[in-house]
Amino acid sequence: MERLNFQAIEKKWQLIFEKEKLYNGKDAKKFYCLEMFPYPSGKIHMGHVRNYTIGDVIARFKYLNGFNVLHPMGWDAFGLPAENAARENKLHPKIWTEKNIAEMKRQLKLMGLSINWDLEVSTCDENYYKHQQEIFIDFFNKGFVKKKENYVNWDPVEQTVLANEQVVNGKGWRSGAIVERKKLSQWFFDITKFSDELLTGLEELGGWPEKVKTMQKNWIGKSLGCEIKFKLSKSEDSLTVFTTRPDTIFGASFIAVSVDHPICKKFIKDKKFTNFKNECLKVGTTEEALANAEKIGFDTNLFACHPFISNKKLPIYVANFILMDYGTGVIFGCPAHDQRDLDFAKKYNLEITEVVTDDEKNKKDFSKLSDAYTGEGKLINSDFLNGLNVDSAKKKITDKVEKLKIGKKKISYRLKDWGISRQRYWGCPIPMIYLKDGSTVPVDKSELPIKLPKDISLSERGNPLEHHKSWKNTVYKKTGEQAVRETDTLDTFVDSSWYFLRFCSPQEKDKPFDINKINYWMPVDQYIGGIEHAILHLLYSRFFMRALKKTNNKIKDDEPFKGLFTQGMVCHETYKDNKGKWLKPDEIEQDKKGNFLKISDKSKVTVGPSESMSKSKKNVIDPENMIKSYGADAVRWFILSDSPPEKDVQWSNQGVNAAYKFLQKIYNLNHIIIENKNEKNKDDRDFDLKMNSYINKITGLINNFNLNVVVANVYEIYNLFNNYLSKEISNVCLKRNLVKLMKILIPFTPHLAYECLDMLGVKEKNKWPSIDAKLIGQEKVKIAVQLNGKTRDIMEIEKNMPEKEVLKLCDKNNKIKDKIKNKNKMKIIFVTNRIINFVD
RNA sequence: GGGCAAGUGGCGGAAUUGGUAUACGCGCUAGUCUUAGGAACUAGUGCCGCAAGGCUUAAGAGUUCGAGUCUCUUCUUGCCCA
Repeated sequence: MERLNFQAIEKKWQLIFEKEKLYNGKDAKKFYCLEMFPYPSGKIHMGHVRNYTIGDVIARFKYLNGFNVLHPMGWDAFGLPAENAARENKLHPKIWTEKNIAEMKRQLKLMGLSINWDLEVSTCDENYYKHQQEIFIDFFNKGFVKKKENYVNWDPVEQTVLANEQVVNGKGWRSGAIVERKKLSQWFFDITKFSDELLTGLEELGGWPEKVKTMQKNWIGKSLGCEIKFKLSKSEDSLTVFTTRPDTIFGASFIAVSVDHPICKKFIKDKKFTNFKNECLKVGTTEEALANAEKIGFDTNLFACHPFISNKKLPIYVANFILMDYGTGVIFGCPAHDQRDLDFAKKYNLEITEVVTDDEKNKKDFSKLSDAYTGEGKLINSDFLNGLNVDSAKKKITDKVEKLKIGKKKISYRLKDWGISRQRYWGCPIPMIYLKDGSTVPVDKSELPIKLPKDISLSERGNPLEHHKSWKNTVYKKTGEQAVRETDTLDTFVDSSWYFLRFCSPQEKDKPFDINKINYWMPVDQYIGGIEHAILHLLYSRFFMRALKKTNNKIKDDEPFKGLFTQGMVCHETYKDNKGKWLKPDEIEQDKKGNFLKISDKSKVTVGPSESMSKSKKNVIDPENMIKSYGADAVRWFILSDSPPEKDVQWSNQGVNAAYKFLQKIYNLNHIIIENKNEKNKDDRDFDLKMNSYINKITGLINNFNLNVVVANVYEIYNLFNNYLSKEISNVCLKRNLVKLMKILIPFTPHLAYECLDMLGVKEKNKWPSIDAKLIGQEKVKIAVQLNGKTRDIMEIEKNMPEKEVLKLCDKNNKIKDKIKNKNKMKIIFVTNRIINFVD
């Protein structure tokens, strides 16, 4: 058997891949294939291998099919880990990041990807963030940026603001410290201005998974509600309530306002109130935290008048579960039909009136029930709404409120403005300065980029930029007056919200992008990455595209990503020793009985379930080790072979070994066929037909991302070759079809495929094998012969054989002929090419 | 609690509009071979049964000539939202 020296051929072809670009000439159609760029953490992991292998298959496949393919790669290079690492290793974040980039780039090249490295972009590069600052100023001038006081999740250990999703069970995701609520003046992108556009835009995204669209839809959270004014009982003032359940107004038993509502100013000197307010601050800002926190209230001793029940007075409470930035910061509490209101009413002994029921005969006693009723039903105890269902009651009461001019219909969104300020060093400086008169202005564009200072001290807590006096103090260019720089830097999600545009013209010096280039390449035809970015990154990018279009009317697209594919994670079993410590996969072995043992002392190992690879559980496999042992092609082949790309895949050493063995066999098959001298050709046509239909099938499978099924079909093709080698098949036919097989393999195992095509003397390699549509109709098919729906035999027949002829064959068929003698009395169901069923 | 997705051999998983269930791979069993290798090759491998044959896609029901696929009920798991 001929042995494949994969180390030699991979090196050889990688040098060629680096020079080659996936262009097919001026007239070819474009295809922008993009994988989510990595954070340069130090080394690539199996998740990257999977992501970039899938992307490479698509990019190469499209190239072979005649497209001009843009397939770039870059680095999401700003972020907190660099600062943490810098503190630990006394290495400047920039140096640490650059070192990691160089290492990961070297590793990615070992995979044989078709990346065009000329387009490489790094977000921490001044040439990148300069343009980001420019975009920020453009957004500012358009009114898409604002500064406001806001509660933030404050991590007291990291001394920084956390995003909601960085708060896990009330604790900081990295530090584990209990998160506090703190009011800070922060920069925001006005993403809520685009709420409706971002929602309706989802409808155009046919190339996105439904799941992701649903997640975004829920995140934006459009709800139709109603604002209603409640007059205070002892003054002319009123409170405006927002509710999505106006139909339950007759069940209202109290009013609850947010601690930040202006009405609370009255109590600012009341010690009880300030204590209460401090209690509220201990709860995080997530909806989950608010829902789980104990509901507490502060009784204002004020009352509001019910707008439809005369003389009914509702007590007004300040409550910890009401947020100022949702609706109006005031609600009416209807305890029977809202869980939080019910919890609250029970605690403060408030009235509970049932107004919606699904069982009119039996009244519910909510004071004894733990759950509020939020379902469908008929209105009761509700005056003019009685007897209506929820939807028509909502409509009727809203109309009534509008007619009486005490309120109006109101659409509300769950989506909040995007807070972009981070109290960190390693990020893009916000190009704003504060003047002595208290005004805040953008720096002059000619001063860009506002570079990060290099000489910083990371030993102090908090933001190094805050401590850097010579950087912080500056001059306003227009007037020459003293000014102070903004020391917050931008959220790294800003960096990744436009990098796909920069890739279209990364060398552009004066502008963020060349408009002609982006109008040629955009939108991204296929974006590939992890499901964890389903909401924020993708939503922010969609916002950016729209906001940019408003600052530059030459941009034609609204949506950045036409197609989206979210791949699953790479998992591995977990191992623990007898002391409960995690063990790495290479620290254990299996004895002859199959028991897992620790290599060092032969002690027993507990095998845990397969979980996503993570450093903390030590169940990681190093891609570079695998590439060294089995070759990049085998690693790529395996990671595609075992599971559908959208699902989790289980890494297995047996699996990658099988991939390695298979590629050896493919290589050997090339040698066998090159040496084959057979001239008989009786079976040639049959082989051509089968191969043609496989190519047709595989082409469809790739377009649908069924890459694991492609692998299975390639195994079948290999088995087919092996089968036909002992038949009457000519060497010409074998070679002709082997070339096709090798071309199919280019996207999957490019080194091996190109090497074999070289061996076969193929000059024009970069062309996907063509499919002869006419031949597909000429194959023999297998038809099932059934008796009463049970399969008795399978016959191979000519395609599209009519019923009469199939019946003739059945009469001759030993397995069925005796049973269908009286077939004239039987019902016969015939489906061309599929089935013939005789029914008694 | 609500929404969505899924449940197929020992394992990963295939299966156009309802039309051959278990493709392909791993593992396992037996054998062959000797360049003793990370081998290769041959045969077998859903379950029960000596066999004929019967049973089988989480469980149960329904529609149909025919259901892994459609409908209903129940159970389990995963994800998202609360």
